[in-house]
Amino acid sequence: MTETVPRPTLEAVAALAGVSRATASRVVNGGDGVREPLVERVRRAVEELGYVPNQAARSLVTRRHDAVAVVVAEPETRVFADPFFALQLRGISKELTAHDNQLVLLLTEGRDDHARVGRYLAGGHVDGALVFSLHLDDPLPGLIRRAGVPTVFGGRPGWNDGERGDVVYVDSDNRGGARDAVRHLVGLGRGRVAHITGPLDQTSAADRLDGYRDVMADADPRLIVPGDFTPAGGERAMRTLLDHCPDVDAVFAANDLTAAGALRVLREQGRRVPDDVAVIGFDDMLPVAEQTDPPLTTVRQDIEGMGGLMARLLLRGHGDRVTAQAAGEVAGAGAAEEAGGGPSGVVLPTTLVRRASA
Amino acid sequence: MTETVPRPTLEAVAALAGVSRATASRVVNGGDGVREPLVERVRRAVEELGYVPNQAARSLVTRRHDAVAVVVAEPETRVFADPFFALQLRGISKELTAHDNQLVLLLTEGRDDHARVGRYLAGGHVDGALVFSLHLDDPLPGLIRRAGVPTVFGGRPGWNDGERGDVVYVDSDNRGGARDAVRHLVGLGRGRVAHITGPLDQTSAADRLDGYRDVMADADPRLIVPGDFTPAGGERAMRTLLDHCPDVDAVFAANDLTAAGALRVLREQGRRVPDDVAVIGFDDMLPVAEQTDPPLTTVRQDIEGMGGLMARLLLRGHGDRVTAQAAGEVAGAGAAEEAGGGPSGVVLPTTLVRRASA
DNA sequence: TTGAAAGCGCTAACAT
DNA sequence: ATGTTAGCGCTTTCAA
Repeated sequence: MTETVPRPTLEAVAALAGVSRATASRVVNGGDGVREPLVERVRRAVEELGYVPNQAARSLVTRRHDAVAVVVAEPETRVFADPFFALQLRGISKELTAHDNQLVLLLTEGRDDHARVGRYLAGGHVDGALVFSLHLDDPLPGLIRRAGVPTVFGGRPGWNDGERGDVVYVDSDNRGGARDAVRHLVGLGRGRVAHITGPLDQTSAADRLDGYRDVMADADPRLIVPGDFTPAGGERAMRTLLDHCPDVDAVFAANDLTAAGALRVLREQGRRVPDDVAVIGFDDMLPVAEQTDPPLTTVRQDIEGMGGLMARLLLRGHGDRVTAQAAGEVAGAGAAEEAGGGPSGVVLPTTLVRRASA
Repeated sequence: MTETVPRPTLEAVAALAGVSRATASRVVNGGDGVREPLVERVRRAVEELGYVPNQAARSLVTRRHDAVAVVVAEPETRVFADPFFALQLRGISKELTAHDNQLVLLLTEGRDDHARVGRYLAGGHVDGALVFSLHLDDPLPGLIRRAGVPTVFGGRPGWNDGERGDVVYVDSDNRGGARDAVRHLVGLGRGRVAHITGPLDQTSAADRLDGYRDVMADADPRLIVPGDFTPAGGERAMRTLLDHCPDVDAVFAANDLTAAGALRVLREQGRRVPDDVAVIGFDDMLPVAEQTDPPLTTVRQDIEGMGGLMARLLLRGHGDRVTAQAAGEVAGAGAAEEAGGGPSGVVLPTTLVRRASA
């Protein structure tokens, strides 16, 4: 990996253009306060030599890196099962690219890796971090806080508010979306609306359950069955449901994958969808929701948009800590900002997408 | 993103330990040639101050970055549809982490981005690159070659050999795997074995088709139907197949997703699997292959292993260009090395996994 | 074995 | 508006 041909330095550019290194630097960094003829000459020299600034040298003096870490905890879980993560990554990448920032990906597998990530973030290699997939007891937030790196979390963090409140996150309106879904089911005249939950140690799953409860305040507890965001979990849950409550006439599944599993069992058991049982999912994961039989009515969230927003929030916090106020400003219309103490975040709206299953 | 507390420098460590900066540096970098008592003192000082080396300063002098770029072209395509990409990424990440390298992710969306990637790679920000998802006419290889960055490609590149042969890639034995699958079908006594292809501008799809042809040299051409690696494509193809060749009794699908689509149509049309029609997929994408009805017999490839191998190949090329020879050595048992001119690569073996569909 | 000193390539005061 | 100069924090000769 040796550099075969030594790359040209600013010095070389300056020499060729017949100016000082300082002037050459100014031109390379935008050219403010340099007169046109010189700018032109430097530009030409840059072109001719194929000059590319040495980022290491630049960082050494500016103490900036134009790089952001994306930390994904426990990729074994959900991350690799559905395209969720990939879509967020795409949103992030687009935004970072637009601002000339690099994306440093940090995947962690269990506890040991957390220390490594902490060290890396503390090492001042990046200007900020985007952090995903935190569970309730995750030690990462603490490490990150100590590292002193500006951070935006993906999804509402689940830890206690004891951690003090200057935590910024971006999330979908899981609770509101769930409410919409369940209301739709009720509006269809369904009286026995069940819910297959996600893993409740993730806030997204917990929030969706809360949304269900908002509408079905006094539902039969047997109508709430645990799932795990996978099709297999959805199948299991649906079997349990059919067993305990054969009169169920609607199911709100915590995500599309779960709904897909439930649909399979319903068909297998000869229940017609939506005639006998109406089904709604969550996510609007296209490859899933459009492929099911029948196509899935579901709650859409703008996953790619979430990623982009996270990046924007982080970048705009430049030179400062990322604050909830800034978050609100950047998020713009459609997003709701949480009030009061505790973690503060930007919550993106969801929309119900009607297909054939409900 | 201001540095609130100035991080301790090597200077500070040296001072606290009562040694010169040079000695402190030696200890931090392994401690060779420094006597034990001093090593100990420096270590303690590092600990006490929470010293972390400034990577920018280090890179400036060493001209190394301990960072590798992962370039993924056209994420809109396959990349986000199945967990393939995520698994490779995981394999890469593990390997890089084990060697204290960082992973810089470069996602591209179309032509404009290629220039950006080229510039980045040419900028000497990373020690090497891992490149994925190249299509036949991709301009990226040229840019990369010019950038002079050591590179390993994921999957056999499809461009002409005119580009000269010192290209290293890692791939699965797509052709051999396909042969195994089709032979298995034939061994089951099936005489009308069809193939639903992938997008043939990707070498993986082309190679699988070649493997099919190796066994079914004089098959009815109508038994070969184009697909696109998606379930929808698989459905379409299966319908066409049933239309044109109602007597088909086996299908080798180019990947599991395609097979899943085909299975759906078969069930819908009342054909029993595997009794009437046997089906084999490719990939052994667990969440897909185990969830289908019936569970899918398929060709397994070690996706995560491919990623890891790519990273190992690149890292071991350290200080030198990555060569096919090195590739062979690193790959070890089970891998076949391509001989002769043209792109040279390491080909990982596949295995047939029998489930219920064939 | 250890230390002194010379840069790596760049930006940012400060002078002019 | 442009040039001069002093580092940024580190590794690496070279001397001792």
